[in-house]
Amino acid sequence: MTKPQPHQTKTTKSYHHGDLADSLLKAAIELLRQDGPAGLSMRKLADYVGVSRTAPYHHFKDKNALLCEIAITGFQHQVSTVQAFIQKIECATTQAQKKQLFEDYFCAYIEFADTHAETYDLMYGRAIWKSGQPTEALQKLSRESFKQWLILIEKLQQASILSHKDTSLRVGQSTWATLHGLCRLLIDGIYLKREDLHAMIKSTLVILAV
Amino acid sequence: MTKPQPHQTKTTKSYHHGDLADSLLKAAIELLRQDGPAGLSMRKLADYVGVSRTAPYHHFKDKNALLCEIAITGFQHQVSTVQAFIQKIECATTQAQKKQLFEDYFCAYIEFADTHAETYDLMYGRAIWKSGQPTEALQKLSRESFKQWLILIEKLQQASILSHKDTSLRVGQSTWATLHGLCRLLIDGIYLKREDLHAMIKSTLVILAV
DNA sequence: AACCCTATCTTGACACTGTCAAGATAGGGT
DNA sequence: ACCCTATCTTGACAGTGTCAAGATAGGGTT
Repeated sequence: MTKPQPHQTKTTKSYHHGDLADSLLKAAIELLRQDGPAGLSMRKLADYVGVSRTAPYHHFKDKNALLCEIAITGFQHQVSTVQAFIQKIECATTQAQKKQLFEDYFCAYIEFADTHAETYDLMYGRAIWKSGQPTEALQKLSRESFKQWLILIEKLQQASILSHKDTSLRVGQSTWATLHGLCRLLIDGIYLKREDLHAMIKSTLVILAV
Repeated sequence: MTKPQPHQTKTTKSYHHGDLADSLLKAAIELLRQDGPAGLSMRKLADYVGVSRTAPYHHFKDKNALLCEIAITGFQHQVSTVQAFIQKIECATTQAQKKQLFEDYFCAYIEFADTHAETYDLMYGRAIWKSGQPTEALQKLSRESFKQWLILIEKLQQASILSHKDTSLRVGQSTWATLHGLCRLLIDGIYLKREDLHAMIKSTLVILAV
């Protein structure tokens, strides 16, 4: 009780924190944003929340589990965003409107990756998918997210904004690969200067458009 | 002299190794391939080569410097590969031939990324470019590599295999972003099963082709 | 040949990291 | 009032990157 607790969510700090799991998750995202992946350690995280080193292990099996949970928040965001765009496209009447919506989503996607670079990296990077082990829940949600992307692609194919020479799966995969490639260049900081971004997006959209 | 030296390149092991720098680099690439990025530590590396923990630090300032050097070997490979393809294209007479060469390079690039996944990740990943600090030499070589890619793109634009509605820089950026995106999906192990790879490549080539 | 300079390598140490095992605490139901 | 159990803490261990200081010996100079 005498030790300083720098970042506690509850003012009535006691032996039992109350909502540690949630606090940890939020703090982890915050630390990740501030100091990058190197700045996020279990111990720093515990310290940041004002709890002992091993306390987080009662809420997250692993560091890997924690990272998966962060990735999940990202996918949740994406799922709801895509859902919203699907609805908008269904409401749109003219083809021009639909095309504009596609471009809007394209930009929104990139902006999300840019402003949540660390989370984005966890969502699609090898830290979890190759080196670590994606949680069951994460795998499920990521599949769901891609399925929704495919639904969006189908709508765009129907509106003749994307090619329907190929299955929605193929078009979805290659379209998304392009989008993802752009994001990676941006957030990994290679070959793509920020002032070129806008021109790049336009150029890429020209390639993708039917 | 009594301690076992598991992996030494020279049979006449003595206090001075002789070509430690080179041995370390090769061993690092080997360890990386075997156990992934988590399996490559300065200490394991030293152990592997049969030398004390801090010996590598006399040849590589940092772990970061070591990683940069590994990335450099990758870029050297790529530069010479692109160079070879440029020459082939200059020799090609028919457009069909040139198109085939482009597709060949496309596949070769992906295959390189696939078979040298860890190196590829160092070359373009955020481990060096965002979290770490790319060496001067690495930056130079990576720029050079991209410049050569642009030369290849120009040739392809001249042959009307790629669009010349935009500058070679733009077309080069977006084309490469697509290619890179595909590679990332593959080596990061997300959304792209190996059996889908061939179909994906074809589908992507259709998109990219004029 | 003897000598020393210097490149090369080693040992010791420190502050970190993830994570396990065992003990301390206290809120909620009996 | 009591205890059960979820929750949190302390101690410990192996592993990491990296610095400082000492040991070694190969090659050029005298």
